[in-house]
Amino acid sequence: MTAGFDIRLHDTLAGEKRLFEPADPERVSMYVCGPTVYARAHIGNARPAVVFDLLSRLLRRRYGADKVVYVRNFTDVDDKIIVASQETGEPINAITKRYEEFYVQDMGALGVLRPEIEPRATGHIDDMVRMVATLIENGVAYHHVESGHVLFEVAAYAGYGQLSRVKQDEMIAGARVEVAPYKKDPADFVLWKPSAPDEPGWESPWGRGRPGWHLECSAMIGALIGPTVDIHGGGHDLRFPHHENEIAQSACAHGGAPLARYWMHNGFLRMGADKMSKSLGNIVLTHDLLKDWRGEVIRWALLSAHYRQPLEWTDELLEATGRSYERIVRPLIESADTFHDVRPVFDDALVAALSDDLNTPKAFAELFRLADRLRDDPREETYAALLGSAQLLGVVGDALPETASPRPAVAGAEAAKIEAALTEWASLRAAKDFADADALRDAWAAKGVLFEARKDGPSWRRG
RNA sequence: GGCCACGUGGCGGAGUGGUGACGCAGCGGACUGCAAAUCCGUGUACGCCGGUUCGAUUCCGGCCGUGGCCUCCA
Repeated sequence: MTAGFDIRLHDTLAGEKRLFEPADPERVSMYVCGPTVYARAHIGNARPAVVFDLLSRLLRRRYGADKVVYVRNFTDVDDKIIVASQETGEPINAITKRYEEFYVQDMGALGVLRPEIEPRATGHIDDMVRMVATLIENGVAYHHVESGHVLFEVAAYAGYGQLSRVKQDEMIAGARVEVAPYKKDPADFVLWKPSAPDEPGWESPWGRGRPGWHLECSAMIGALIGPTVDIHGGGHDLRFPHHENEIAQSACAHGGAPLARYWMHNGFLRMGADKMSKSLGNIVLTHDLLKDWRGEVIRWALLSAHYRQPLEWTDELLEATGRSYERIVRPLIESADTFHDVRPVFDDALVAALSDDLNTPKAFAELFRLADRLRDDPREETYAALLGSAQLLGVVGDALPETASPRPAVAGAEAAKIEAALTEWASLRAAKDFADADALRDAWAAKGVLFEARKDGPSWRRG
């Protein structure tokens, strides 16, 4: 398929699916709220990373790889980080640097490509200070001198509440927030807060302090993309108050220009009946999952439900996805010799499914359809479509894996032991010593290594 | 309490005004020393109650249920 196909996206602000039209097809922009770097990413954190990675791939396909600017930030100034530093005694920049690297590593294992720009909040303090000054000038923010806070005055922005569909009076009535004494109104939120001497801080017209969380994204979008970004994404929980506040700040700082043309929010992962949370102790780290499953399998599992739907995260899901992975990757590997010079192509039906608000379940169905077609009629064009589709979805990297196993490759030493046992198993079977052969097979099966007598010789896999 | 989303077969999960994808599991068969893998075949579903319609799972209304947000949170 050549460029020119339509992409439709569900816009949270409009509350409906809309035809995607970037302001400038030569520079298509997307901003996604990234991680606060003080802990390793759990699997719930990985969902938006994977979902918007897929969208960025689709956008590059549609508008050209060099026409897309995808920005995903690192929040490296935050009270949670300060607390972590105080508890461990480790310097803040050491903490943020380490978890930033972990994040890139973990997400990379899930096939998440690096965005074009990955700004750090601390790299844009000047932009934030300027934005606060502008907001004060424009009469929508105020400096509470005694406390050193600068606050955004929600009542000054008539459009407040559009994204979350909350009327201001109702919001205040339902709020369970204790009202800080420096606020004119309970709904007002912090743009700039004072820092104690032992806290990170920057000089500003309002004294030494640091930015409020909501301000960071607005300032970075303004500095790196401009007043209006085409797509702004993030988790559904960010819709209020984070994104609502971003909208208000940016509009008021940019003469009313809307912050984003399209708002996208991914649904949550659930652990059984519960949400994943530290207090429940049911956090599943991406890093730990990667010990048992290939990143591609985890990615596939995350994409197995539509991105706006809640997704229940279970072992069964991973096991089922592992089998699906084998079904697609095995034929690719087995036909690789036959079609060794084939260049991957994009499959129309698959691209159409993804273009319809990232309908990944439908896209995976198409993947199976292609695999079946390849089996029934092994043609080069089908192979190319299957390979290209798997790559677009990110369940296969640029290079095919060694085996179709959904488990990670084992280390050299263990692999050598397994190979030796496998050879012995094959000779026992050849000698029709089935009792010993079965005993050997069972022994390895107990360790999670399954021996198989395939037509092309004995092989093994993790199970 | 307010707002939002959602209720499809054993499970996951698309889709549609009129013969209900796809995957996993199950079952039967082929293959196999036995398995595994693979292949062939196979079934029960649209929360409840009304309305619109020749006809609704699909549109409208109500109800029930579930989840999320309203507070740091992907």
